Amino acid sequence: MKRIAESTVRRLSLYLSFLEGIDRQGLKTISSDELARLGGTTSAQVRKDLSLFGSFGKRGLGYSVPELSGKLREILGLGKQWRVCIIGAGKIGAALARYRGFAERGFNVTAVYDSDEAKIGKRWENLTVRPISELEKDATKQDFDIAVVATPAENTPAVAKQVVRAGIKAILNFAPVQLSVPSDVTVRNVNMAMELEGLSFALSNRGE
Amino acid sequence: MKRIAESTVRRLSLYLSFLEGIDRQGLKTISSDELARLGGTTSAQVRKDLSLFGSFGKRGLGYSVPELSGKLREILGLGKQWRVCIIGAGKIGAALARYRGFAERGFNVTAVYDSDEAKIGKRWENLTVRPISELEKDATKQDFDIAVVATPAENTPAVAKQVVRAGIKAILNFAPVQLSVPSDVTVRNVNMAMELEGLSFALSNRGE
DNA sequence: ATTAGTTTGTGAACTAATTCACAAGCGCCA
DNA sequence: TGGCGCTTGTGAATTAGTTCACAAACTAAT
Repeated sequence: MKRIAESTVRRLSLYLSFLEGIDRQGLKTISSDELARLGGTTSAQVRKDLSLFGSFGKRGLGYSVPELSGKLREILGLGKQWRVCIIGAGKIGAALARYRGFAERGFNVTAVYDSDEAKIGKRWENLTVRPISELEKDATKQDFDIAVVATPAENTPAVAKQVVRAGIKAILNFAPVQLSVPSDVTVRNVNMAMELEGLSFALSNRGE
Repeated sequence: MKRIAESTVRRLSLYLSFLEGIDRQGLKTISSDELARLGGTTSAQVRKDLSLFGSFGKRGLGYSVPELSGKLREILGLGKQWRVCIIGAGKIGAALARYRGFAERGFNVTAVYDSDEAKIGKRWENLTVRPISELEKDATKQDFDIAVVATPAENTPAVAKQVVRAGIKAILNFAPVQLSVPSDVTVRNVNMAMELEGLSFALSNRGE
């Protein structure tokens, strides 16, 4: 399969969320044009995105909502349950552990790690915070798919190394650091400061 | 000034965070090559990004760390204090109100709104949750720069309308909905589901 | 002063992503 | 069955973004 751009994957994800809404409204079909309007893009973009994976529509009619949802879920790998561990039991880690949206989409948080003695052993929801030194050993049994990294910037490169050694192939990184990992490990960065600064930039450079 | 791509702004923001780290280490200069390595990009990219705003380096030497930090802060509009309101007093809103990173960068949360009677009047940190119906009136006095929207998807389009009517020109949107706003309003979307699905996609399509 | 060693700034070349534009397919109706 | 209106799927054209590659500028050393 040819390489798929990250922007394409983001849009597919967006289309899926729209389709779920449309489905709840009971509508049976939708055109690329309507999807585009919802997603703030063009109908050609929608069709191009989908055409990378097959042809799911009917000319003159559009796309069947349940069928396309199913295809997108399949493409995005949402059929299965993913095992997620959270690393870093600070503010962000805590918020994420409580976040219901994870489980709803098949992302099950099955462990939390930290290096801080004071936090280790504490109970969080139905999990106990474990020492990060145990990650590699635990991983052989638990077989984590995804590590959510929410550690202080300075510790994060070391944490990333441990995650990689534990054989985890996907990282959602909340630390404001660029992780260097082998090419078979996928990293997504979430960085609030960057988003805010984007807005700040836009506000400052209005109309120039 | 010519249009600056969002990807460029993200990188500038990243460079700034690296420069701050470098500065704490006491280093005085840095080359585009080192900055590139930290940011997982190329030196040509770094230089091109900066060259959009001026020429800040010295050939043969690199960039002065404090000088470049200052320039980037200026470019990103971080010189001033921004007034931020949070709309939606749910889980995400609560986490954001507690988040220290906002104030550290000059983003001051000065009000919280919700439409739910049960939440209105509750105290949050040093703020009281106010009815969203008051947003437009309040805005004339408080002059918000940025609205952080963390409301349920179905209410969000209506909320966005109110934000626009209140004259706010920048929105950080946590709802999984594409906001339609006038072109002078800037929107940034943060969507955890999308990030997770990106990882899920990557894991599912390994080596094809 | 000259040379060697760096590193910037930037056109030009290239690569990637988006949009255009239209033939082909489908449903509906007469 | 044939024609009309609509919508997909996709090459081609366009636009945006990245990388190359090199002259110019600077430091340090001799």
